[in-house]
Amino acid sequence: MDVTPLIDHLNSFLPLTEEETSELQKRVSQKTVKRRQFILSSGEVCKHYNFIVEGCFKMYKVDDTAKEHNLHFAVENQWITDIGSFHSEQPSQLYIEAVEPSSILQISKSDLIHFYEHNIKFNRIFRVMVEDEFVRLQNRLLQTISTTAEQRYLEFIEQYPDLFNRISNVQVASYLGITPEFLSNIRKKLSQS
Amino acid sequence: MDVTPLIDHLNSFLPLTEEETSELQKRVSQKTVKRRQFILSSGEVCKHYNFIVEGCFKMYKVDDTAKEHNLHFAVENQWITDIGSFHSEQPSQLYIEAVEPSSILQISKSDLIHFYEHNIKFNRIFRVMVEDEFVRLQNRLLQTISTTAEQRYLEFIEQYPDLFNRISNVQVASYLGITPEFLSNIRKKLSQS
DNA sequence: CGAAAATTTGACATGACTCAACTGGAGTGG
DNA sequence: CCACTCCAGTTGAGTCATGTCAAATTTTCG
Repeated sequence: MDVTPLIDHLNSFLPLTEEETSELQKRVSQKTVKRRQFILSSGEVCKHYNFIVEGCFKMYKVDDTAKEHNLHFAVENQWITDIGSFHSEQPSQLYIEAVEPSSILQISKSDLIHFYEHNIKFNRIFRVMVEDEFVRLQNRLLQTISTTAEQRYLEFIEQYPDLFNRISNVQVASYLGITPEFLSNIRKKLSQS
Repeated sequence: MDVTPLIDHLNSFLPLTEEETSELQKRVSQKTVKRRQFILSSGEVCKHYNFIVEGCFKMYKVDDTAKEHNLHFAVENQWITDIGSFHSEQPSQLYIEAVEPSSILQISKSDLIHFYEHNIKFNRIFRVMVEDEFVRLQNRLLQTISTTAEQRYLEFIEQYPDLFNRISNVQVASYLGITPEFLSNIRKKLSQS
């Protein structure tokens, strides 16, 4: 098992000592995930913080008319977790599904708590990580309540050009909060002008 | 200056010792804010974490057509801060304005860093606080991309009955991402059924 | 009281959804 | 290698959700 990508990622927040690194190595487990496989299903408690080594995931809710609503995409060197369910230990209402064949590193809650209690760095790293995600989410919400679908699409392409090539337009539409048909309209209109 | 409300609030996350309490007392400053007064304006760097002792604030963006878009309301015993600007020390694009005559307690960045570095509890408390806010924001985004304005209005009333009585419908509309006129339509329709 | 802001109303315009049909790859099994 | 299926993507017609603008009315607060 190679935890290098995770170590590198954490080092980018705060440098870790060798001891911390080896401690981490002991408490992380590796998992290979096939395309379309779930690492969290609605109704389950989210038991892990998931760090993506390779691949791509989506996190979404399914509403009562069976439509998917995408909250988040994540690729290599990012985390994907239902933080609410993870901390409250209540059933999640979300799914986390692999969009591509993937490889992840998982940390369980008890192990994360171990790090929180024995090492000030981890509190700090995870606080900063959540703050960064919070800011991103806040900007997206602001955009969602203040702009039109076309603008949101354009900004999405600009902000995540990599993602844009890896996921279907159905997924993008769901992320933007519109129907695939309407996204198709927008794309047509944009290609004509 | 009475910091009791803040102490109580922090104690609800993790109990503080007397020493921590008195340390906090030294590093917090009190401020009285009039209705319509700003504690943050677009273009400024957000220099404080603001804890509300009394009153109510809104945080919003003004777009290029001069319309306000409300990101957040906060009342007694809650925090209101542009976390992004606070940590990056970049100019904020947001305003934080008192909706009522208010009283707040402020912690500057250097003081917060002092707590982070000298006391593991504060990292922990602020990590948990941001996580909670993150979950709230995530649910709101999910709701925004998956439901109609009428549903969002009904859920808003249900979730924040207190707030609902303290702020104008113009503000609520801006929070829900719709125009005041359309909110007026919704309210009329609901009162008829 | 008086000014400013909030709320309501209605006519009209545009954004966005629904449904159904069609097109065109990307696998898959024979 | 072909025929087949299965999705993703597109198209268009009709409908509903929401926005714009302007004006009248009511409320709020200094």
